[in-house]
Amino acid sequence: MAAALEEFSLRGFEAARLDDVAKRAGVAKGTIYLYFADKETLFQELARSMLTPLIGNIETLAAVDMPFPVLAERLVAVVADELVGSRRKDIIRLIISEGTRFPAIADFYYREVLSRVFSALRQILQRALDRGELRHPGLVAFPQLLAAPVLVAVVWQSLFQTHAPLDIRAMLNAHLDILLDRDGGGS
Amino acid sequence: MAAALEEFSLRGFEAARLDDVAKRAGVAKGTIYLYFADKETLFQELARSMLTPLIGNIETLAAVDMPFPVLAERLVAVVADELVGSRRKDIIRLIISEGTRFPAIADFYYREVLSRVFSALRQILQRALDRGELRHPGLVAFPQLLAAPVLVAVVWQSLFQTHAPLDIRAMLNAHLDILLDRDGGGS
Amino acid sequence: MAAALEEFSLRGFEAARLDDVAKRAGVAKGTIYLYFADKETLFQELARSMLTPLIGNIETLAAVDMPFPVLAERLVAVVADELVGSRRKDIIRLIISEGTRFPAIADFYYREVLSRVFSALRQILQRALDRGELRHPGLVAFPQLLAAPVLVAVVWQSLFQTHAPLDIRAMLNAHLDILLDRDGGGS
Amino acid sequence: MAAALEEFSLRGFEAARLDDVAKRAGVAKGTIYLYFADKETLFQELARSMLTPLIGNIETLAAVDMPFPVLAERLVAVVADELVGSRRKDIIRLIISEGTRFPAIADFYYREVLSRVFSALRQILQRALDRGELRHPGLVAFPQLLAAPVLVAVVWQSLFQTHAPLDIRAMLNAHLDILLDRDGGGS
DNA sequence: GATGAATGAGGCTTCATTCAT
DNA sequence: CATGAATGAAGCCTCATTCAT
Repeated sequence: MAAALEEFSLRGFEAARLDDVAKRAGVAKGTIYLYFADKETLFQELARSMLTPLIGNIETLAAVDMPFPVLAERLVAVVADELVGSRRKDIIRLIISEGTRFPAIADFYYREVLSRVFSALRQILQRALDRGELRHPGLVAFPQLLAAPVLVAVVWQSLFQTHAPLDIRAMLNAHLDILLDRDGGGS
Repeated sequence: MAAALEEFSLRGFEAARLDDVAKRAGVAKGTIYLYFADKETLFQELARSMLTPLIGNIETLAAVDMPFPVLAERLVAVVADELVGSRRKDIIRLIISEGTRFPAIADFYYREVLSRVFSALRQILQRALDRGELRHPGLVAFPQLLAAPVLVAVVWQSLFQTHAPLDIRAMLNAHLDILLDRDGGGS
Repeated sequence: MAAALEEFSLRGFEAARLDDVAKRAGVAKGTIYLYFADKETLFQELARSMLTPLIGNIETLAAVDMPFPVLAERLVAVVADELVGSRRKDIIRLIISEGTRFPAIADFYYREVLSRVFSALRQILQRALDRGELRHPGLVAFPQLLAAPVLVAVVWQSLFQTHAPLDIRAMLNAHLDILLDRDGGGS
Repeated sequence: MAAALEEFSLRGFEAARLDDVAKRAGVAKGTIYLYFADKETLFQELARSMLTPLIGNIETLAAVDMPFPVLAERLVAVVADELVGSRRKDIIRLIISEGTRFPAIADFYYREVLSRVFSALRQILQRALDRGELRHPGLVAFPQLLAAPVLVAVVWQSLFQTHAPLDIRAMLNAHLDILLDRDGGGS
């Protein structure tokens, strides 16, 4: 029934209709209530189940020891493909949208995703700093700065891609160029 | 009636009830319809009226000629105070939330806000690059990278500030340190 | 303000909006209430005032002495021009529409219009019968039969003229041909 | 749910409240929407379902070969019983009332009812004319003249029957007397 | 007198939830 | 277990009516 994520990410929590969720899932409306107490519960379970798998991936990256530039390239690839290029970006948008109304979701997301991701990133960044692969200590204090363009990518992809196409991969690489002090091509 | 922004940012577009908006505004429900054709129009007008002044600020900053580091500091200050520190951040979140369902809103936002802001930023960045105040040409191609931490700030402030307080100002300054290749402090 | 008859005949009692009535009359909405207690009163006064002028004309018809065929031709001409071809047909339709909900209107219409019209017609028909200008005594008992095609004309003109144009005048003449036992053409 | 015809014919389309329709039908308001898209559709379906059977009757009468006087008597009987003497007369009145505001209804009525009925009548009348059972060719050109007293009957029954009882059957027979050139009584 | 902004009851419609089958 | 017809609360919106100016 998790394929009813479609409806929530397409329309948001309030606007999603359980009728459509049921139709898309190929079951009757009543069936949903055999598995979920109500619409809100369904939403929370859904968010939980979608986000849990993400976490593992990222933490394993922190564990592997490799030069930061290589690691960073991999992160860009993973993020571009598995997040911005997938339905998962919609989950992110959903959390931004509904987080204030469902604090439990924001809680869960912070606890199970963000804090772990940022902790992994911090490790990675600290190691890179120690090795002299990185010049900016500010990144360790604010790993959000490493992730910020990803958020931009997620939002842009969802809202403005048709108005003004943005080359997500190129943008993320440009970001790496800045952080790694590469000149981004030319000279 | 812009004080009905409260309801929208509190509950989202769909969940906000015009009854509550009216109550909060101290008028009758019907009165709203004397000034706005419908709920959607109210939302659009609200977004318009909240964001328009901000654009002005940013565009005038682009016009003034001053060293990039100084300008950047001012931008940080304006953004931190007038956007992240104000009700305007909720408008941003609302647009992220509802933009896919109300393309007119995403349209408007792109046309009236983003394209103008990014065009101003591009000018600023190009000038800084020409003067040698900036080392990263990638920023001109992707002014989104300059703005990305602002988006992080907006979202964080709304969703996670209570869980994990984030010093927005410090983060934005750290970002500037990176872009300007300052070392972010003492040594 | 009787020019607000437009709205009632255009949309019916319920659907007519006093806003539009006022706009069309070039006055403010509130002004209507200086002259009429409420929408219902306005409607009743309107119907009354539109129907009253009709009454006088009719009775003079019975008084004039002329051959029935001539009189009948005149009646056709008057009806076609002054009723079916004018805004008055809408009054008829309004009475049909709202008569059951406003018995006072049906009452008034029967008393002041129909009963007098039919009484005049009865006299005319009786005289024609006595003179041998007419073969059908049934018409005296049911003057409605003389008037029936007029009702058809009114309704057709309002509802179906665009689908299937009907030559009203020709139809009414064909009716006379039948009643007067003319053959409607040939010999 | 066709028993909700009561409400429409009692109050007209606009004034009828779906609440009352539901109450009278003994269902909840929402149930109506399981079967009809909206109020207008309900009205259209109602008109359709009430009138369709009547058309069949009349068309089958046209198919059967019998002397015109006999056929005409039967038509009078059918119309008096199944139309003027039934709830169907209210549907006719409703169509007259609402036809200008809902062209779809006038369309439907013309297409599915009037054009078929008049086409059948035209056949019948032509046949009668050919056989010398009828003297008036004008009726073939304007079958409306045959039907006109029915419209009078419908309207009279609805609006004036209490003021001035009209013997519908007698009137329709008097009409036949005229058309068939019978003397309608004594000698 | 005239205005028209404001009101708020009331209607149509939606949709989460229930429950008899 | 599953269904889906039925429910009815609740929301958006309209518009007759009022009343301070």
